[in-house]
Amino acid sequence: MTDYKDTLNLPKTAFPMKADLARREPETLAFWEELDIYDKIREARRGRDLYVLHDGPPYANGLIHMGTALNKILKDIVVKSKTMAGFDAPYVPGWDCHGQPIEHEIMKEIRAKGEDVEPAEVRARCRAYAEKYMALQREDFKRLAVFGPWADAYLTMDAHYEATVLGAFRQMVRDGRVYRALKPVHWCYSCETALAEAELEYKDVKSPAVTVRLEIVEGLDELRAQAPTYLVVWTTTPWTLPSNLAAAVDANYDYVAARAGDAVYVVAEYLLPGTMAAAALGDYEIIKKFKGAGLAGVKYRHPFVERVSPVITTDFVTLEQGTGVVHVAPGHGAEDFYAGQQYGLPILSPVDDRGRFTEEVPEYEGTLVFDADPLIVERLREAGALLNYEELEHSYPHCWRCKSPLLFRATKQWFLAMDVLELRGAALKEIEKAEWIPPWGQQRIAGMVESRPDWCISRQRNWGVPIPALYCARCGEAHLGDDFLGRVEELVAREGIEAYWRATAKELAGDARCDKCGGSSWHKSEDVLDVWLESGASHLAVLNDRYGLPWPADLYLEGSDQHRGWFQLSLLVALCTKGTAPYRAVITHGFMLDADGKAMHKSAGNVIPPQEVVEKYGADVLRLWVASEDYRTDIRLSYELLDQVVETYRRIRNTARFLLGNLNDFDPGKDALPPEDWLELDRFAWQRFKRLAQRVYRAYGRFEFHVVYHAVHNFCAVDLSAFYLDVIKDRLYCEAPNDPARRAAQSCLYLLARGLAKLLAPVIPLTAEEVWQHLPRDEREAASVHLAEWDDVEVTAEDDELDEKFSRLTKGRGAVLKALEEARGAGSIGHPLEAVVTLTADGDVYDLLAAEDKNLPTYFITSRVKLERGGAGDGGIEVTVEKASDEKCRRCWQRLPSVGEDEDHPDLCARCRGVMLKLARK
RNA sequence: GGGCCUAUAGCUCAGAUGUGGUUAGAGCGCGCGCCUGAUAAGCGCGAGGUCACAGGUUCGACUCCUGUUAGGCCCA
Repeated sequence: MTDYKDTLNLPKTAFPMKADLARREPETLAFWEELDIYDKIREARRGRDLYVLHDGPPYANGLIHMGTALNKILKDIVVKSKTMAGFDAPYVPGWDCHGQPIEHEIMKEIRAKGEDVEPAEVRARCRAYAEKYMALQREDFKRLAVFGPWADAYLTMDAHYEATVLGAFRQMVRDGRVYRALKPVHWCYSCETALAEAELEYKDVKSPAVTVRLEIVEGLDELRAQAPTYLVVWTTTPWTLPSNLAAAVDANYDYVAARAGDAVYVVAEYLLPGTMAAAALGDYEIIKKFKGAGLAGVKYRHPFVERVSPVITTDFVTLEQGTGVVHVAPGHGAEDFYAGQQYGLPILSPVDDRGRFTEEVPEYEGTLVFDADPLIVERLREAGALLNYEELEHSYPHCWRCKSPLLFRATKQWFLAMDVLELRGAALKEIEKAEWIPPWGQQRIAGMVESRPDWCISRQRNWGVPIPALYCARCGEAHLGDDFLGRVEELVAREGIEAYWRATAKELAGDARCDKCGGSSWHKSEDVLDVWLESGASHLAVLNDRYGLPWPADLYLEGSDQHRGWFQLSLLVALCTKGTAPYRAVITHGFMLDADGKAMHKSAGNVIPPQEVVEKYGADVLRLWVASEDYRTDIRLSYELLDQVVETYRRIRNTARFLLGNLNDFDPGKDALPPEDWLELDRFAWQRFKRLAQRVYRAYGRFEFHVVYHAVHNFCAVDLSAFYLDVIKDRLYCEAPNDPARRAAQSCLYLLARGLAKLLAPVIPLTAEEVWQHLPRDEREAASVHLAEWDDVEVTAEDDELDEKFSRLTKGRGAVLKALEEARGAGSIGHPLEAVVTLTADGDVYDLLAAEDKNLPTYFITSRVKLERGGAGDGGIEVTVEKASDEKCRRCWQRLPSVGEDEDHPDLCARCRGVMLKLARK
């Protein structure tokens, strides 16, 4: 028996089935490096419509984590897909370099070594630290196949960047938006600095909760005539009691006066039972009820400080806890502060930078406020003011770096006013104009902007852009003259921020005079700007001529936590400098969760490092995973999930490999046939692809990458692998190489391979490139898939007819496959080519099948299909399967009557005999 | 504690564009089988869902309302 395998056109390709991405990907990366891919793309797209995604700078400390990778990959998918769509989509990556976390690390090292280091040296070390991690992160990003001008990335510690920030500050000052004021801010006594909202961490801790009585000395005369009358307040921060300057009630709540023993207590009615029980005051009797408004103006005596303070009404009293009467210390709480302002209370904040009481509270001077808690509790007890003491577990703010509990403390800080020049209103308007994806982001950020306080932009740190200010040596007045600010800006533009620190106040001041006292001797400000003001100015520093980018950006894309952070602060900086938002659209993505839907935290030990995934699975698998998830909600990652993505990857890769394998002897320049010369089946497959392409273009346009993932995967698995590719194997393998029908199929395969590579390029750029490079060379094609563009596709009426027709045939095919499976189960056949299928149908169904009569064996991959007219009932098909009686063609394995007709080739069918003759003539 | 968001088969997603109505779909995975001319591949068949839970509105809800639970982000 002859073996005809060598006479077949079996697939052959150098494109490996085994991805081995960890090893292969670096080769592709090197190819791009060699090609200067980013610059080449810029050249290729020069003059096209711009699409600018502005990169939010990740912080340059530590290696990237999965969240960073997710964000960067999403950005890169956007940029690559816009590029494929024909836009000029430049992308300039950057890093956030200044700030507390880095300084904290450096200070830790310095302390550990017991070194004594000058501030300038600290900053130099911070700079080196940022430099180091920037470089490490850059390598990781490049490894993820993210395209960008990596050598020219922007750093917030570049001199030109620092100067831009100062320019923005100067503009804000010029417009009168910046002021200096005493304000309670979150203060870390350990780091000795004010903290931004974003730098707080809430943790559950146990605090002393005290219920305190305050004797009323004015008002409520009729009650006081009966017995000593007390307000009852409750607090979890006893150390703020020395600063108590008022007690607050809600004007609309119901309050009662209850007599217990020889005293009367005033609390909210709703909270009376709990309060009395906690205080263990025994039986009591309500002797009066009144609204909170009735308490306004009442005065009480401080339990251990010589002071009489008023009761005020506010809107922040709650009935959820406590007594309904709130202890107010304007120097130690935001709400207290605003209430104090309203009532003209002074701001008492007798605590120093290190969290110790000052001489304003002689009793506890030098004591850390938290250490003073028990002392004050004891003091209350002695004064007979303590009604109850207990430990309460509640959530309390802590410093994100050193984990110390924070305190509210009034200090002089610089602020950006939200309501000068209607900054808040303008922000809200711009928020409405921008597109938010997902849409709820809009109301989220709007809600935050509506209620946010003025922006505290000063920090008592070292590693950052200095707040250029002069303080009069004589009277302390701050000087922010425009000349002075301009001088600093220029200086920093030339030499970086070190120049500011190096210069003396005198050098910087020029001939400035104090506005208040006329003095000319100055101290230099040592505060730095909040880093959010730096990153918030990135659009100014990057979207300009220096980088060849227009302002504003088309898109910002960050995690949803940035509604409060970068999106908001970039907007404020933009409004103060440009008058409009720095972005047209904003996309947010969710957070990384583990397999159980829990947040990924280093501390929880459920972190999967991207470096490990890249090493184990490859960057394309990681990217494919990113694309597989609907990032608008939080997304999960686990190794099981990655394994699943690996399966999808393999399916896509193997589909591509099959296409390439069958294009082995195909030269598109010479062999390609136009679709008119294809078989209907080929045209059907091609119009399926066109539909896919349309769907995918739309999905990319809407940034719905998971739709791309599912659509492409589905197409590869269902349309191609399970149907088209399976069905045309006979044609590809068994016909003569040059047979027009075979060339037709190859023409289609070529377009499919090429088209798929382009559709997938944004998601799996490395694999797409590999496919591209293995395609039969067509000199007209781009050197890299990433230089290519998506083709316009049009679905015609004819395509619709084809789709309709084949969808009906596919239904019939399903019935046949099921029947074949049953036959196989019964053991009567193995391979479907062993079967002869008989179809019984009538009506439309019969007509359809009859019209396709000669193609049915191909579509079903059976040797023969017999068609009979008959009632199968309700328009269905009846299928019977029997074993083919004809001989098997040794070449194409079909069982056909023509096998054995020719004595020279008794084991071949007529078709294969013909092919063999052609081959022999060659 | 407040604001916003999420909750459809083991997994990832669909479920007519904010306007409810036949047996809720796909792929993967899984089970069983076929093939050995895509072979660390390919093909087929099959089993999996009380649409988080509990109420409500309605003739009828995965789809509307309320609450609960779990989880996330932001804030306090």
